[in-house]
Parts: sequence; C-alpha cells; structure tokens
Amino acid sequence: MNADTGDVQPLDPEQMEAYFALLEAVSLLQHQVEQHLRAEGDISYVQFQLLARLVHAPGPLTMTQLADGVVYSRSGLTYQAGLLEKAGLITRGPCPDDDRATLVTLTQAGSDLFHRVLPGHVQLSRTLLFDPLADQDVHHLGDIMTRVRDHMRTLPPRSAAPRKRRTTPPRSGSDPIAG
Amino acid sequence: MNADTGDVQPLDPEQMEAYFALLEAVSLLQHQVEQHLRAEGDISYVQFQLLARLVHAPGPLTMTQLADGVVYSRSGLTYQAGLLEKAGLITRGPCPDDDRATLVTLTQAGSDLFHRVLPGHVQLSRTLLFDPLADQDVHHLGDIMTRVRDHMRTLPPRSAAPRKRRTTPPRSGSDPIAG
DNA sequence: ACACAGTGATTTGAATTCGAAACATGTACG
DNA sequence: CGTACATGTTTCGAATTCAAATCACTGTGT
Repeated sequence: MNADTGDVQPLDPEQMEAYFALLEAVSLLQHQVEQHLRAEGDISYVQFQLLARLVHAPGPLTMTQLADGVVYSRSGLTYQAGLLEKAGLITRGPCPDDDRATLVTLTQAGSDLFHRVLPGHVQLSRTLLFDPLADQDVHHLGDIMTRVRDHMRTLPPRSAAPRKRRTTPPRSGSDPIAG
Repeated sequence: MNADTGDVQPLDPEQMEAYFALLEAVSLLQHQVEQHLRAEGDISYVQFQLLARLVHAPGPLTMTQLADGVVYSRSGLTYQAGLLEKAGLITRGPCPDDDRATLVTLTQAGSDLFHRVLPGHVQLSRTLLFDPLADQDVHHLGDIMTRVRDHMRTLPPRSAAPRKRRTTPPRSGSDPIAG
C-alpha cells in the first residue's frame, strides 16, 4: 500500500455533506434517546436493546445470541447482563443443552419496564427523526440505510470472534417498536 | 400528556425499518472507521474530528469552539486535548483576548497526520457507505440527514422528562450542541 | 479413555466518556 | 472599589466499553 501518495480521489462535496450530516444526526439522536431512557426507566440504550431482543424472542437466549447486533464484545454483555440481573429485569440460568452456555430469561419486571418506556421511545423517535421528514423521505431513508446496513453486515462479524468466524444468519433481529 | 397509558401509536413498519437500519448502519460504520483510524494513525475518531476542525479552521480555536459538535462534555475535550498535546499534534496556549480561554493550535505533525490518514478514511467511507448507493441516493441522503440534524440542533432540550424533575440550577455553560 | 482444538462465558485492565464540582477570570452594577 | 454573577477550563469520580487472558465444557480423533 502506498500511503504516502494521496492517490485517492477526494469525496464530492455532496458526499461529504451526506457523510457528516449522517454521523452528526445519528449522534444527536442517540444522545437524546439515551437521555430519555435514563430519565424514564433508568436504563441505557444498550439495555433497552437487550430487553427488546428478549421481549421479541420466542424464549430465553444465550449470552452470545443476546450480544449479537448490540455490543461488539462479549464482555460488554456480561457487564450489562449483570446490571440487568441486579435490577431484577432478567435472570441468568444454566442451559440444559449445553452446560457452558447461560440462558437469559426476561422477568415480568423486565417486560413491564420495556412496555412502560416503549411509548415514550416511539414518541421521541417521531419527534426527533420523523417530524422533519415526509413519507417519501422516510421510505427513501429506509431503503438507503437498509442497503448500506446489509452491505456492511457482509463484511465484519459483530460480537467479535477473535478466534474464528461465526456463521450468523443475517437476521434483522430487534424491532422493539413493533406495536 | 398521559404518560401512564400507552396512547401512542406504534411506528409504521416503514418508519421502524428506517429507524433501526439507520442506527445499526451508523453503528457499524463508526466501528469500522474507528478500527481503521486506530490502525492507520493511532488516533480515535473523536481525535480525527478534532484535527479536522483545526485543519479547516482559519486559525486557533478555543476549547469550547473545538468541543462544539464533537463531544457532549467539556471535560471530555480536556482529556482528548491532553492526549493530542502529549502526542505532539496540537499545542495549548493562552488566549490574548480572554485570559480564561485556552487557544488550541494545530502543529505541523498534527496536520501531517491528518493528511496522512485522510485518504484511507475517504476510501473506507466510500467502500462502506457510498458503494451501494447511487448518486441520487447520496443526494437524497444528504438532504434528509441535513434536515434532521438541523431539526435536532434547534430542539428544546427539555421536551419529555415528566419524572425526576429538579429545579434547574444555573445552566452550566452554553449548549455544545446548538452551535 | 485421553489429548486437543473449538466454543460459551466471565474476569481483568486500560481507555474513554460524562456530570458535578472546583477554579480562574471577566463583567455588571451598587 | 467590591460584591455577585457569568463564562472558560480543568479536576475528579463513576459508568461503560473493548480486548486479552482465563475458566469451563463439548466434540472429535486416536
């Protein structure tokens, strides 16, 4: 690789604008959502995502299944699961099929909390993201970002497999705002 | 409004898709960019942003000016500025107009590093973000996200916080978001 | 049965971030 | 002048994240 010569074409002004507006807007959105969830239910956005996955899952999930798509390290999930368990929102128990695995189960309190903060979360995403957009914009945005997301999903594993690659089905997974 | 009853309509499937695709795509993009910058120039994305602001600024910036739009706390910038100064990429000096302020100046090494990692950064954003998009998509994406960003920049911070209300103490500093 | 690589989860340590409080200077007003 | 408040920055503590190392179990080959 010749890193000394700048033999890469610069981005068009339009690309630059899209790139930076995208990153900054999402940063603002994430920050607001984080503040809201903390004030409303005393949970972080990561914890909200984990509860959402459990709510929409057919049953208990293993730690790795729960981590996939939410955090980039398994240890990060161990930490969050500890907090959620201490708060009484989930329980961790052994997996009958595999003694190495830990099955995470949503408690009634966890389900209650999720459904308590969900309306506000939906309302906030409306206020922040969808208010300034027309229906056509939303359609186009979803189309664009779905393509980008699926494109990037094909490249990296999510929850970091330092040893070997996992064959994770590209499932859409969490949709906590499904009424 | 009544926060106890879930009298909020769920999002349309199309809105839901756009919302989650947006957040996950940007999360993946940020993570890849972070990895790249760390490997290429041993800097974080935040540090890259700070160098970028200094490169494009007409002259030195104060800490607050530098923080705007990059971090959500001034202390976070103090920490990063310390790292950048220790790495020889910036210098901090007094401000002649205001003895309270600190002027941050880009060094030659800082400028060199920025221009060294920029081509790879641009190339990566191309590969991850713009490859699956047509020119018209890029245009629309920029238009949409610019509107969303500007919309969020000008929102009242206290929109929905029914619980945990405390008499607002002196508003510490200016809003780093609303430049 | 036994070694051994592969996999699930946790522990540990370092890095980064934010919020509150402390600190220093500037400004307004009696 | 002097006091009170506003503004720019830093210090400090707590929370969160990741990567590397570690522990525990599974399955396979011999």
